[in-house]
Amino acid sequence: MKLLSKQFFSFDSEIVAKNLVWKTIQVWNKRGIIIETEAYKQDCDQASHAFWKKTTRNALMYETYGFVYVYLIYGMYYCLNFTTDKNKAGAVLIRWIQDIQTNKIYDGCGKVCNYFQIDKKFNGLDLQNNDKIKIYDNWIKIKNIKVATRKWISKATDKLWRFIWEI
DNA sequence: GAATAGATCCGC
DNA sequence: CGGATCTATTCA
Repeated sequence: MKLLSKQFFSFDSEIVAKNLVWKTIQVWNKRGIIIETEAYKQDCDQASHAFWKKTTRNALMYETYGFVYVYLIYGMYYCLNFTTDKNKAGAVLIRWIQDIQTNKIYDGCGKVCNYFQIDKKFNGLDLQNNDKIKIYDNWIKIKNIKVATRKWISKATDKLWRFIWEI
């Protein structure tokens, strides 16, 4: 399997989020298929961490693409993101994955991070250059990607930036 | 310094 | 539906 290129993450987060569905994610020695993603942008997206201005937390979104962005939400759950967009601050949130070995579904970014044992230490890792987490291309093309509004947010709820692989 | 909201999940 | 539980950011 081929590692996704740096360029893959250089586009608008909406594009990257859509393209990430059905890709293979490997963390430590566990492998899963990405089932659902959400895109977060800089412009016109009040739900994004990067909407207002650059801060210490969202700096990665501004400064990088193809890097891991992890943060703690509600004091108990980690959320796994990948930074995107060469020209703007952007990120893609990984919401669902399915384990390749067991076929178990982990539906929710807190559950995904719990399963993969992802914590704050993953923040800032370069997807091209680390031995903990990797995203591989998948040569099988799927057509039935469903587009929907994002979940669990209070702002910009009209944006159709959630992408789900549907059987 | 204090207050607040949050890209969540679980259990009642 | 409400609680858990913490931190980055905002407000005074």
